[in-house]
Amino acid sequence: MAHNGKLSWKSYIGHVPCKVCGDHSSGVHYGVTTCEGCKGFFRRTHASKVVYLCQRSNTCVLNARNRASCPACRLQKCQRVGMSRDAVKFGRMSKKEREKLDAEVSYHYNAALCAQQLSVQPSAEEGAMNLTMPSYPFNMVWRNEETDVKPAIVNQYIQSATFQMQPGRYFISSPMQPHFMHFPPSQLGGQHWQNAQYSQTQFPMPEYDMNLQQFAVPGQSQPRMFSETKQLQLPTSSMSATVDVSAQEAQTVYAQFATPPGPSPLNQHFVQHNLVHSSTQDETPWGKNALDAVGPAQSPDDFQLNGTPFVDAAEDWKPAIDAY
Amino acid sequence: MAHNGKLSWKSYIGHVPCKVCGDHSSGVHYGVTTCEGCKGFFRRTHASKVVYLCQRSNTCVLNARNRASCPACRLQKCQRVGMSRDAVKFGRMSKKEREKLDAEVSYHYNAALCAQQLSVQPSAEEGAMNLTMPSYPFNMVWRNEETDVKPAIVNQYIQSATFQMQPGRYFISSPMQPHFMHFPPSQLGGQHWQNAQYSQTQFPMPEYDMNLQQFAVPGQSQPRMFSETKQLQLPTSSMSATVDVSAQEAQTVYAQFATPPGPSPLNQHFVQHNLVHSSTQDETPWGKNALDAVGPAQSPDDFQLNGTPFVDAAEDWKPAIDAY
DNA sequence: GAATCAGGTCACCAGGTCAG
DNA sequence: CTGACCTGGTGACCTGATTC
Ligand SMILES: [Zn+2]
Ligand SMILES: [Zn+2]
Ligand SMILES: [Zn+2]
Ligand SMILES: [Zn+2]
Repeated sequence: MAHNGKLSWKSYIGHVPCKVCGDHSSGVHYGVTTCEGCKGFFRRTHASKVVYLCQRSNTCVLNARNRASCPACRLQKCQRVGMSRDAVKFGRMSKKEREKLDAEVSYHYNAALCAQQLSVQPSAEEGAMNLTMPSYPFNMVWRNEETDVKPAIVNQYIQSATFQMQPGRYFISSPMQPHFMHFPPSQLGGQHWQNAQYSQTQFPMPEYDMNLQQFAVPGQSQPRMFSETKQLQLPTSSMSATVDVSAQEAQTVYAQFATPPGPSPLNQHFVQHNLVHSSTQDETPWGKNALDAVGPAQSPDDFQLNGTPFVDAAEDWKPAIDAY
Repeated sequence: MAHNGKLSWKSYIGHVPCKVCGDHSSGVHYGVTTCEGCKGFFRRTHASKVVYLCQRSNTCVLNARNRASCPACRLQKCQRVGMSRDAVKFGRMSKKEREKLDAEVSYHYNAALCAQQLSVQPSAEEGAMNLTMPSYPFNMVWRNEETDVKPAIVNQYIQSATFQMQPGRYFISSPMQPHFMHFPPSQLGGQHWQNAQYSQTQFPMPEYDMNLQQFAVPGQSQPRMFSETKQLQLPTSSMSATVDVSAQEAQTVYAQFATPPGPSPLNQHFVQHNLVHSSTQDETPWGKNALDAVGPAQSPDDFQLNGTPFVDAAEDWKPAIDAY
């Protein structure tokens, strides 16, 4: 249960949830990625052959908070996920294993970043809500490998989340965004810059039309609000996170969605196909460098790196494979 | 414990098991073929003169999984197989040593390839299983590198698998047959073609006679059948893999076994020592090219490659090392 | 120069500890 | 009983020395 709230790429395996209770894991224990608690529990129950009995019907659903309340179901889960004395593995991971783990960590890391953004948290003020936005400006630098023209710098407003409405239900859902993105050159077109324009505009909140049985922007016949962002063809994964919000929150959420995006840690990530810029940071706590942040770029020349104009130099790019 | 799943001739000595624990070895350490783990263990125990005590009675049977659980028996085994500070040998192997190692590697490599074949995998369809059969006609082409005579082509029908049923249990077991075989050139004689004659007949599975050190058909006093191939280092029948199947799967399995051996992916594999024919496929799904398949060859001229007569051309052969 | 291995390194984890 | 933290063993990988 001990984790410092801060998401760091460095703390690494902790991003992968415990296969037993879902808490942050601390490594592979008895063959399974588990937390310290479940590891210790499994060891103890094997040392002393106590028999636990479930007060209910062996169907308790475990999580990090209630895991200690039903040892019977906890042990059952431990065995079910494959924990075993015979499955222990010592020593350093092989490079292959490491790669595989990296992929898993990357996935959960991105998912966590995403979930973190999607959260609706009460603020210090009574009754108010702090809404964290899953939509952010994403500054990306790339070089067209095929034409070998000089690099273009693009500020993409990635509408990574969708704010959705159903009669009686409002929710945000977001495809999980990769931490680094690798685009094949073929997907790099000249249209992306155009999309940044859209983020500057504010749309009125659509309302549900009982007659038309659909959401529509008042005064407009076409509910075209998010149609532009669909053309971005971002390499999103099929996984997505969803958070329901109340009708009241929806107003606030919508307002933020309709506002031009602010600074984001992802501004610090410069990725091109298979190459990662040397300035890319390992650690990406949300909100870092908030004061240094620049607004959405208006033109390629606006792009800045740590307050100074970005200069593209070949030696700053290294293979993405070694970047992690 | 680190090995990359894929079997490769390149990884070479890794195919030979550690003499202490049976894990993949990494070379000759302190005079004995051992894995990295046992090598490090031996070094450490000699550096610090700790005394280990077995919890049982110094009779633990070691394997790659449990080797770390009883240092006492591990050290005992290390000494028993001859590991010693005095036995260290530096530098490159002599040609003689190399040859001997090649033979050993060849044996274990073939055994591993064989084990890999025997698998029952669920298919995309619900409840369906893809059965990979270890019983197959085996077409082999080689060139005698020493005499440089024209290649002989052999079709060996190896009945390598048995489908077995017991009350409440159905399973396939198979002596490990080589998928590819790597023969040291010195072991390629002029007699092999003779074996093709046998393939026309249904014969009982030959077994490796540990005393005679050769393959023999049970019930025959003269182990003449495979006398020529004796030196081929076929894996012994003592090594076998078993896969349990459900009662339902058993029907499918039986149907396949009861059918005369049809085409096989192995028809597509032409292997000679250290050379692989360019037509050799990396992927060999069972049943592929079923329509193109030819029966067992009656003569070298019968041999066909994808429906057309096989023409041996030097440029079609490439080093096996890069082929996998 | 290539092959080969002893020794060192340090990422990893089982087991123990002890405050909560 | 729990689980955050510590400790010592483990083994994948690297480096420098040795031999063909
Ligand atoms: Zn847990
Ligand atoms: Zn329970
Ligand atoms: Zn070993
Ligand atoms: Zn023992």
